[in-house]
Amino acid sequence: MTGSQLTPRARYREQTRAEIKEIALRQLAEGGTAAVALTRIAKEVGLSGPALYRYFDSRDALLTDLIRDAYADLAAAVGEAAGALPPGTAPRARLQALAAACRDWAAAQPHRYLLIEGTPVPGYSAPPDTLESARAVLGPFLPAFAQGAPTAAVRPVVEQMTAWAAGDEAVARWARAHVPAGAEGTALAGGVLAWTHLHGAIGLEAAGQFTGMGHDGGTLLTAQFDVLADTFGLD
Amino acid sequence: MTGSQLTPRARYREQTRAEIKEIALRQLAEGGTAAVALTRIAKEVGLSGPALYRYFDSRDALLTDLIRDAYADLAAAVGEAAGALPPGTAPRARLQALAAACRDWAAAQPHRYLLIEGTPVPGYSAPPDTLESARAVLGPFLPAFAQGAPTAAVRPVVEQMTAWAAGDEAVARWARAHVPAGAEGTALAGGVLAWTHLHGAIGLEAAGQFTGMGHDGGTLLTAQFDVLADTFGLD
DNA sequence: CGCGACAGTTATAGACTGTAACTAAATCAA
DNA sequence: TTGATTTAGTTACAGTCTATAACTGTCGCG
Repeated sequence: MTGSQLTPRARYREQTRAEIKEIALRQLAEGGTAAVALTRIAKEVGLSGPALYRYFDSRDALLTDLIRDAYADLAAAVGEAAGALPPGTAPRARLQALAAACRDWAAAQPHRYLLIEGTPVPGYSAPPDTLESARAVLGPFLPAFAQGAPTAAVRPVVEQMTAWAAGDEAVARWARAHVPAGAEGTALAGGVLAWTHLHGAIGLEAAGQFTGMGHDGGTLLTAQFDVLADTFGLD
Repeated sequence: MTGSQLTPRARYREQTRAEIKEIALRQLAEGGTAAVALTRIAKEVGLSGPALYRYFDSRDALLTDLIRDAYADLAAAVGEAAGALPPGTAPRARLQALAAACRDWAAAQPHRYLLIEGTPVPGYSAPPDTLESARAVLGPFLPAFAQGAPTAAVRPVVEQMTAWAAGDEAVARWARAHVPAGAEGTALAGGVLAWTHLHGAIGLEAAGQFTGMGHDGGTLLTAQFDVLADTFGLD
């Protein structure tokens, strides 16, 4: 576990940080981002107001940490789902499994999902490791598209993605970590489409916009990824 | 215009309300929802703090009003786009035109779009006229799907939607206002899928998650709706 | 013309973020 | 072991914000 072989002080510090985050998550679940208040957290921890600033620079820093955690957690869930697949799993089944993993994660803790996809302030900070986490989430989807033969409808996207990979070395490297050379454009296009589908279906569901409608998010997401698999000609 | 034949007092009142909302929108655009502060609005209008409560019951009421406006505005944009289509427009072209109208609207004022799709608090209020507005936005999409022959991938969704329409009279009426009887399930399925696609593509773009990627949202959305049209076998 | 509704005011309470200045305790080096 | 230093924690305070209360003019209708 984390925290072993640390100086006792550091260990205690980490423990307190964890406790703070735990309470913050509860407040988040109860009342959304706006309900996360340092003063109330402090009271609950048994500390007095300003003491929390020893553990987090600001309220924003705390929220950023929660976002980071959530992203990493989601990425882990997807990675785990990918790892659990038998070696020869067909691309379509792979997509469905990964998509379901995303949805399950989000459905189990909507507030954390909303935190991830949540509206940044117009002057967006965009922490750079978020980008990395997004890639970690999306990466396992890429191999499923490697052998794809996209229909005409999505070909413009494939072209733009090919150009993107050609121009951005980091992206190209990332893509090539998941698919053989030459398939970058297709894989990235699949990835972006998968991302958009996930965001659309899961986001609406997490925000509760589907309540009262006669369907569950699972059916919708499955259908979307089935269509996506069809579009890329996957088995 | 609104405000004619009102008592002068009511007219003045409406004017002040409009001015307040205008400033609120500017604050929203500059710093997100969190930046909308009644006190600062009051200062800018030339009023003193509590006076604003004569015009809006609370900060939340103001934001709700902004949401309502934005929704209505978007619905109007879509409706206008639908009205501008030549009578015999093919379903696919209709979908593309309406989707583009949505995207254009959102791209021109991302903060307002984010306000609409924005994270509600976990104890969601869900103002009932929002539902109506959502239907107004989505309604014009429905006729395009009326003659669709969906592929196997989305058939589960069609079935759930058919069942929904069968169980919910209001929904059935709404659907039948746009498509002939018997096509409700298909149309509703198309509508939900369109909604999800719009939310996915536009939402990510409005939140700035596509910045730095080598594609523009338009290409992506067009591709998605082309695929959707393919899926429903539309011309 | 007079009275009631309404716009607006100041004062105030309460929640929250964040800083400053200070105290006590734990850690570490010599 | 001791003494300096870092670190956890404190209280006090400034500032912003929402919201209510109590009060004062003023508009406009009957």
